[in-house]
Amino acid sequence: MCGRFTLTATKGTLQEQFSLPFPEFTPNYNVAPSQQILAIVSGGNEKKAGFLHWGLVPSWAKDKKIGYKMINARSETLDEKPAFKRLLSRRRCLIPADGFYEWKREDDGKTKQPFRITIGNGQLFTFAGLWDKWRTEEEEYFSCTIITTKPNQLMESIHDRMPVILEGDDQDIWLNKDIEDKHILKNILNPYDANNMSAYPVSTLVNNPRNNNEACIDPLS
DNA sequence: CCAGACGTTGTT
DNA sequence: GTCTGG
DNA sequence: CCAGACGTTGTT
DNA sequence: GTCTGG
Repeated sequence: MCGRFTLTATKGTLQEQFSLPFPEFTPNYNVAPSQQILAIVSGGNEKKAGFLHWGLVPSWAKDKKIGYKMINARSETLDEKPAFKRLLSRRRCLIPADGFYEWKREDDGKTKQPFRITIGNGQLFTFAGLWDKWRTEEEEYFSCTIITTKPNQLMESIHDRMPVILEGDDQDIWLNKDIEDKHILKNILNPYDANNMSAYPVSTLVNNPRNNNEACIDPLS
């Protein structure tokens, strides 16, 4: 699955890469569920970048707390689940990142070793996500979830799920509002190429979501 | 018809 | 909101 | 994902 | 154990 990631790039890099204005943000070495994360959505005829709370709160939810359980959505069943089905056609988003963490359960069955996974030369990439808007008389709450898939050859040694990563044309398809065919959309939700991905162990400092500094991404010696 | 669920992961 | 179960 | 809390009453 | 918070 995907329950933690990094976005250490600067606002300038993001703006250049996506040709979009981005709001101010600080580099984050330990992005955790419930936090506000940067996302790109299709607004009107244009793309738009802004913050969404990580942990999907469907529009019909009675209580925001459901979001703590909805940090991921399985790509295989996206078009069947009531919480996600309706979002697949009209509420897709991309979530920029430059690494993500997965915890590997050691053979003793108790301890877990965190790994950081990166793409290419540590370059920026995007997760495929879905978003929704929840509102009461007092507030509006925008939230999102990250889509997962089965692991590629590299990831299966660490965990049995991995986030869906989109690049190039697939990013355009995902944000194209004219495309609503679920077969076309589901067809791009695949495990990323293991040959362009690397994983390295990191300190358990990353376990605590309050730790947010370069030590989180330092390779374990 | 109304009531009630709506999710993923990991662990047992 | 939308679907499943009774 | 992991960390950390998990409770009520009465008094200050 | 289970739920909330980050």
